[in-house]
Parts: sequence; structure tokens; C-alpha cells
Amino acid sequence: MDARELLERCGVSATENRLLVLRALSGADHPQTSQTPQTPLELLAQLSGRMNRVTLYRILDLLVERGVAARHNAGERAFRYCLGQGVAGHSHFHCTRCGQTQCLDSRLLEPGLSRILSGLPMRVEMAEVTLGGVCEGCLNA
Amino acid sequence: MDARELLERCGVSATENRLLVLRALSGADHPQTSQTPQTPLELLAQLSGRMNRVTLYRILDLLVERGVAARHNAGERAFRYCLGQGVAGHSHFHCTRCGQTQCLDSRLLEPGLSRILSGLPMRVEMAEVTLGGVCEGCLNA
DNA sequence: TTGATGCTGCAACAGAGTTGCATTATGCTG
DNA sequence: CAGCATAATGCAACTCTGTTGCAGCATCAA
Repeated sequence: MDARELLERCGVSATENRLLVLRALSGADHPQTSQTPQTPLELLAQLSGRMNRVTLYRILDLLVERGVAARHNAGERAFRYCLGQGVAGHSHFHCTRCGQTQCLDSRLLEPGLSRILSGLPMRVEMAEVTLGGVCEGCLNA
Repeated sequence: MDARELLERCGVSATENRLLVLRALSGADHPQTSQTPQTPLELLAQLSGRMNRVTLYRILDLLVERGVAARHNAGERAFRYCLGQGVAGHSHFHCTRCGQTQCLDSRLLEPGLSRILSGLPMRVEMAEVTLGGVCEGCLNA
């Protein structure tokens, strides 16, 4: 979907900076990162430092609040951000061998997750699965 | 189990400070927190600030490394710690209404988790499920 | 006793995120 | 178009959380 349209649909104006952040999140300039959630500083590097650090934080907060991006924590000090909302089934895998973090296809988690939720007494509105181990690539290498 | 014994079993000497931290983690003095992972600063408050901040951090690192405690991140700035190792099925629920975070019984997650893992191509060594929503207590209130 | 090791505390530092405020851009109303 | 209100941005300074280096002290074994 068009980034400009995406922004306006959720009620925020499509400023130059916001478009840049969306572009960086989508990995448009660094295809290999498209499935990897990024830290604010990594994003800033992609933007060649052209944007103020604070502005970036504010835009990320806004995107998360509007459900355009998801904030995620893999046990590091910094948060990581990626496109897509943070509700049901937004999950990640972190490879301890190569250090890469990748987003998991939520459809793979669906059946298992609903099984977990069915056994719980609380009302669950958000579910995030964080997995760690050795990724397919490292296993084959 | 006895705290002193627990420490010595995993090869670290049972110093006064370490026993204090274990005691605080177990919620011995504040029963309502026994199921709630705590931040280092909350732990420090329980210890009436009698321990140096750095010492506490070092002890927590040690306990995590030895599998006695689990480090966990619920999307806040600070980590939270609780007893029990951080491997397979260590999971939490965060109530958005009352703000409480509680540990989930891993046995409740077991079937759903193994279903998730069976569909993935990577070798999974750690799995953590983070749920958010409204807890049982708040639903009834 | 001596030496080696481990634990603790203090101070200083580093990373990540936030706040306050001034400046600039944008858009609306008359 | 002018004037004003609002939103977005940038800068500096700050807070919070965790880390590192170093020195003092305890413990234990030879």
C-alpha cells in the first residue's frame, strides 16, 4: 500500500519525515532488513542521520499508537520496530548464532496460539511470542 | 527449596547479599509480589536500599546466567526478574487495566507451544509468550 | 603469614528514551 | 492576503537503567 495513503487513513498528516521512517521500516533501501525489526539508531543510520533523534522517536511512538508499526523487545536494551500492528500473533525469532532477529509469519502461530488462549481465564487482547535458538540458515551452514 | 542450598548447587557461594536477593525475588516479605516479576529498583526498595545498586545488578546477572532466575521484558524500560529459569515456556501476562504483570504457569502453555514449534524450520531453544489484556480479577470487578 | 581469588561498594560512564522550549511549517478564518 | 492557531521539528538538557574500572575487604588454601 502507498505510504502516504496509509498515514492519512489513520488520521495523521503525511510529512516528509514520516514517509522517510516508513520507507526505512519497510526496508526499501536495504532489502535484507525487510524482515528484521530495527532499533531507532539503525533506522537513523539508514536515514543518514538526516533526521533528529527525538523526531524519530516521536514518529515511532505515533506509528505504534496508530497501529502502523509494532514495538518489540528481544531482550536487548533498545526496542525494535517493524511494520504491522502489534496485536495477536506478532512474533519474532532471534538466532543466537548469527544474531539476526526475524519476524515470524503469524499464520504459522495461529493454531498454537488459540490453543494457549483457550485455556486461560483472562481476556487476552495482545499476544507476542518470542523464540530463540538457531535459524534455518545457521543449521544448514 | 532452601535458598542456600540452591545457590551452592549451581556453583556459587551463598553470600548474605545473594540470599537477600533470592528472598526478595521469592516475595517472602511481600506475598502479593510472589507471582510478579520485579524490576531491580523494586527489589532494591524491598531491601530498604541496604545493598549497592551495582551489586544487585551483578547478582541478578549471575542468577540468570545460572538459571536460577529469569530476566524478562514486558515492554518497559527496565527488565523484570523472577525465580525460575528462562527456558521453554517462561511466560507472562500483563493486565492493561490494573497494570499488574503475572507469571503464567508453563503447563498451561505446553500443548499450544509445542504445536507452534512443530511447524517451524528453526531449532528453538527458548520460547517466551507475552500476553496482554484484562486479568480475571479486573474482569469480575 | 602470604598470596590468590572472589565479593562488594563507589564513582564515573554509556546507551536509550523523554521533556521543555524555541523555531518553523501548515492550515484555517476572516 | 494577513493574522492566528495548531502541528511538526530540532536542540539542549535531563532521567532512567545498566555497565565498567578500580580500590577495599573478606575468605580460603598453601
